Amino acid sequence: MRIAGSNGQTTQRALRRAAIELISQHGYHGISLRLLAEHVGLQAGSLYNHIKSKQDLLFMLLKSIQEDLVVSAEQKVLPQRGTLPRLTTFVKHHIEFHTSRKAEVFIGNMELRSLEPDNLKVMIDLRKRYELILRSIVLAGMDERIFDVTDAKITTFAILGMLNSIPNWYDPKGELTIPELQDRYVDLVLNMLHKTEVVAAKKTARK
Amino acid sequence: MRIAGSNGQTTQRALRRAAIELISQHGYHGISLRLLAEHVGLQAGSLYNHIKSKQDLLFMLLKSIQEDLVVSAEQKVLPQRGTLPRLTTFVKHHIEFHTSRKAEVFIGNMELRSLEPDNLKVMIDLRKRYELILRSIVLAGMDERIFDVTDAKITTFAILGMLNSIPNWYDPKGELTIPELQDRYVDLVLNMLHKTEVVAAKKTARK
Amino acid sequence: MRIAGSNGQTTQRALRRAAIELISQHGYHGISLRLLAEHVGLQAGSLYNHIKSKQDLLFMLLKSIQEDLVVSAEQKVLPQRGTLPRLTTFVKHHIEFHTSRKAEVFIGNMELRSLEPDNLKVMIDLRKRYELILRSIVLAGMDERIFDVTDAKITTFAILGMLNSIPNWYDPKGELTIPELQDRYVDLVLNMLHKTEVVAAKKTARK
Amino acid sequence: MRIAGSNGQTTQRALRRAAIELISQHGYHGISLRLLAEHVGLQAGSLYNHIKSKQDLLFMLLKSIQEDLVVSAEQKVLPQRGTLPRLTTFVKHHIEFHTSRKAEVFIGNMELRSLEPDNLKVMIDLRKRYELILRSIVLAGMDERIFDVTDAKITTFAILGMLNSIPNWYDPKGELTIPELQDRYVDLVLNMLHKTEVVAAKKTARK
DNA sequence: GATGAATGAGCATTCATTCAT
DNA sequence: AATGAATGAATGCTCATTCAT
Repeated sequence: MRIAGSNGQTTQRALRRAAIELISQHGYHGISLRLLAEHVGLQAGSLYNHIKSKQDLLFMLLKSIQEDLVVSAEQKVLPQRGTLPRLTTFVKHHIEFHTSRKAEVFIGNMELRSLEPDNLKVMIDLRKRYELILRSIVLAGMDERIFDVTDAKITTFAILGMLNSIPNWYDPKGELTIPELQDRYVDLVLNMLHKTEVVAAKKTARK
Repeated sequence: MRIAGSNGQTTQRALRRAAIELISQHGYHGISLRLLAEHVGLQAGSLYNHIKSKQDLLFMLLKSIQEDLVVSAEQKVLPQRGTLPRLTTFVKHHIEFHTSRKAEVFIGNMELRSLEPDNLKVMIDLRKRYELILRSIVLAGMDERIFDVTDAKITTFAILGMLNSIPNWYDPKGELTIPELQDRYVDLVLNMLHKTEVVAAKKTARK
Repeated sequence: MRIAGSNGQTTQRALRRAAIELISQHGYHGISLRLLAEHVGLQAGSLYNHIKSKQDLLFMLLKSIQEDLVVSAEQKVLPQRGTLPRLTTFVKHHIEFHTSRKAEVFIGNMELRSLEPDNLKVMIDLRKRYELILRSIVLAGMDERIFDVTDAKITTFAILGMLNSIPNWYDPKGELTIPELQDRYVDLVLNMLHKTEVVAAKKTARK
Repeated sequence: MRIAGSNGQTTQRALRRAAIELISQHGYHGISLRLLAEHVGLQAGSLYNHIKSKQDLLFMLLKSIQEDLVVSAEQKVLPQRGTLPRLTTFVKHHIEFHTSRKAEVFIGNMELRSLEPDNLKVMIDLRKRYELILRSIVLAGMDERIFDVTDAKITTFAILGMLNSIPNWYDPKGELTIPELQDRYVDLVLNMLHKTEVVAAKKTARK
C-alpha cells in the first residue's frame, strides 16, 4: 500500500542523506540495502524505484560529491588574481568543504576501492582534475620564485594530505572555529612553502 | 589431506600475509573467509583452527601492526638526544614504516570502523600513544622556542596527515628513493615549524 | 502521457502479440510483467488496465488459441463427406494451423502446467474435443474397414504426436513448402493407417 | 548443526531425484531452490555444497539424461545386424527409455529453452547425435529399397515425434503393457515406412 | 590440523500487484 | 488509460560458523 503523498523528489533526497550517513559510518560493504531502506522509511525493494543497484548508488554519490568539490573549487579559485590569493582561497575553500560536508568527503576518500573498475576510472579523473588546481598554483609560485620548494608534486600531495586529515580530528563543536582553522592552515601551508618575506609580512599585518 | 611439511607456524604466516593483502585491497567487509581460505590453500572451516572469528582476525592484525609502529617508533626516537634529532628521527621512521609496510598501515587506518567497540578502544589507545610521541616533540620545540607554531595539537595532526598520505601516491619503483623522500619531508616539516635559523643552517650544510 | 492515437484495441493487440512472443520464448514463469510491459511500451502497472492478473493473461491466451484450433478444425472437417477426405482435411488443417501460428501452438502445449487447476480443467476439455475429431475419423475408418489398425486411441495419439512435432524442426524459409509438407504427412499418415488399396490408388493418381 | 551421518553421495542422489520430480512438475522457472532444498531435507544454501548454480543443476541433469539416452541407444542398436532389426531395436529402446524414465525425458524436452546459450549448444549436439542413429537406419532402408519413403529427414522427425508423444498419454498402470506398446509402435512405424512384404511377413509370423 | 557437509541468517535484487495522481 | 512510487513476499546466492569424520 503506497504511502499517501509520497513523492519521488522527497524520497530521493532522504535516500541520499541516509546513504551518506550510513556509508560514512559503516562503509559501503558494511551496510545492507535493508538497513538503508529502513532509514528512508521504505521496504528494501522500493529503493529500486530510485537506484539502479547498490553499486550505482555509491557511484552516483561519489561522483556528485567530487564534482561539487571540483566545480566549487574552480569557481572560487580561478577568479582570484595572483598566486597567493589563489593559494589562500584554495586552502580555505578546501577546509570549508571538508568540514561542512565531512561525511561526504569521508566516503569520497574511503570508498573508492568499492567502485567497479569503470566507475573508479571516472572518479580518478575527477580527483586528478582537483589536484591539478593546487599543483598549478604551486608551480606558478615556484616560477615566480615566491615559493621555495623542490618538488611540485610532492608538495601538492603534502598539502592535500595535511588538509584531508582535518576531518579525522576536527570537531566543529570544539573551541576552534572554521575561520580560525582556516587561518591556522593557511599559515602552516605558507610556512611549508617557506616564502619568508610573505609570511613575515602577513604576520606583521595581523598584529 | 595435509600438505607435507606444512605446520602451524607456516599456515599462520600465510594466513597473515593473505589477510593483509586481501583486506587492504577489498576491505574487511569486502572479503569472505572463503576467499581468504582459498588464498591460504585451505577450506573455510579450517581457518577456525587458527582464528577465533573473522572479527578476532582483524583485531589481532590491527593490534600487532599498531604495536609494531608504536614500539619501533619509541625505540628509535627516545634514545635521540635533542628535539630536532628526535623530530627528524620520528619523521624518517614514520616514512620508513609507512612505505615498507604500506598495506598493513593502510588497513590500520581504514578498518578501525570495522572493529567492535571493545576492540576499537584498545586501538584508539595505541594510536594516542603514537601521536603523543610526536606531540611531545612539538611541545618541547615550542618550549625551547625553536618551533614557531601556535597550536601543538593542530600541528601534530597536520604533520601526521601529511605523512600518512604518502602511501596514497608514493611509488617505490618511481624515481624518488626512500632516503630522498625522507629528506623532502623533513624539509617540509621543518619549514612548517618555521625555525628559520635551523632551516637556514640545514641548507647551508647541504651546499 | 498517452501515446497519441493509442487506444484500447491497439494496446490489447500489442499486448497479445508481445505475450505470445515472450512466453513462447522464455515460458510463462520465465518472463516478468515488467518485461512484457516494456515490449508493449507501457509501465508494468498499466498492464492491469488490460488484464486481471498474470495467470488470467495466460489463461485467456491459451483458451483463445485452443478455441481457434478446435473451431476452425470443426468448420473445415465436418462439412467434408467421407472418411478419407475428412482425414486428409484434418491433417492439412492441423499442419496449416501449426505452422502459421507456431508460437501460439507452442505455448498451448507447453504452458498447460502453468495454469491453475480450474483453468487447466477448461483447457483439458477443449483439447479432448479436438482429439475427438481425429479419433472419430479413425474409428469411422476402422468401422468401414478402410484403416487397418488395432487401437483407435493409440493411433490417434501417434498421429497427433507426429503432427505436433512438426514445428520443432520445420523451417518455413526452408526448401519445403507448406503444401508439400501437407502432402508428405498425408502420405505418412495414410501409410500408417495402412489401407493398401487407398494408398496405391493415391499413388497411381499422382503419376 | 550438521545432521549426523549426512553423506555427500546420498545427498547428491536425493537432490537429483527431487530435482527431476519438481522440475518435471512445475518447470525450471516454476520451482525455487528453497522448495527443492525442502524436498531434499536441507536448507537452501546447503544445496550449494552440491551444485554450482541453479542453471548448472539443470544443465547437469539434462546432459546426463541425454547422454544416457544416446549411449544406451547406440549400445543396443549398433550391435544389431540388418536394417530391420536395428529399426525395431531403436523403436523398442526408445519406448523403454521414454516410459521408464518419463519425468527425465519430459524435462529433457521441455527445459531446453531454460538453458543458457553455451549449455544449450552442448545439448543440441547430443540430440543431433541421437537423431542421427535413426536417420542412418532410415537412409539404409531407403538404399536397400526396403523402405518406401520420400524424405529421410521428414520421416525421421515424424517417427521421433510419434514416439516422443507417448509419455503424454501413456499410463503404465493402464491396460497396455510396455511390450504391447512397443509392438504397436513397431507396427505403426513399419506401416509408415510402407514395406508391404515385410509387414505382411511380420504379421504372418505372429499368427 | 584439515575436510566437506551442514546451518541459519542475511544479502542484493526481482516480482506481481496496488493505487493516488 | 497510464504513470510512478510503493508493498511484501520471494528468489538465487553468499556468509560466518559448526562439527563429525
